[in-house]
Amino acid sequence: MYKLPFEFYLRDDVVQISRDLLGKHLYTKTDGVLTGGMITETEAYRAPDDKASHAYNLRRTARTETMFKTGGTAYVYLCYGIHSLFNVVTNIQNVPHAVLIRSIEPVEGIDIQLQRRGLTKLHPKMTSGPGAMAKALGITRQHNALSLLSDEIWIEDKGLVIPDQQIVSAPRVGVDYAGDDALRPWRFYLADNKFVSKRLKV
DNA sequence: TTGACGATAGTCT
DNA sequence: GACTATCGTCAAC
Repeated sequence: MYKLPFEFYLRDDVVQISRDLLGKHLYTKTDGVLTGGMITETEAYRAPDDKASHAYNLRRTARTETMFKTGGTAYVYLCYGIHSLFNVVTNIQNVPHAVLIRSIEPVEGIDIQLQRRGLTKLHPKMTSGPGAMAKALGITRQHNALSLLSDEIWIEDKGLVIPDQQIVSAPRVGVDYAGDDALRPWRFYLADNKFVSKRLKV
């Protein structure tokens, strides 16, 4: 329908793409079941000069290989041995930029998402945080390296415009090991949305 | 082959 | 707000 075209992902400013993804809608369709929601929180990872990125200094391994693919590819990897985290690969082939999708506001197939999370009542924690979000949408490492213009996982533009003043930028989560790069304000979230994992302390 | 280490979540207080 | 379960990845042995 209104899937974001490859050109959206091929741009070279991953931080800008990270902002632009707020308010877009992420969908998955597994076993014919459609689930999705509006993206409310993202983080940009910009190798090779970003120590927080798996592909820092162009490190290529079986895992990071996906990030070297062309923009518009899904990068899914496992964290803490338990959680699947979903990223959007951006830029052209061999430039390993990616945007981590941290939270969504559920819209489509909410009952299915509750079921996958083992919850009975809708609560912001259902889809807030990258591991929780991926679980609610049924994203697993089987989605790794799939095209974001496929029929299993994709992102749509619903024409929603997010004013600048609603976007909060902050340092990324859990990247203290990255030295100076940990301070880069490359996390973005919607100021007035409940479906955000961590807010800036006021 | 092995061991150290997380881009976390859920549970309990 | 604090505590910990838990396992794939990667680099070194």
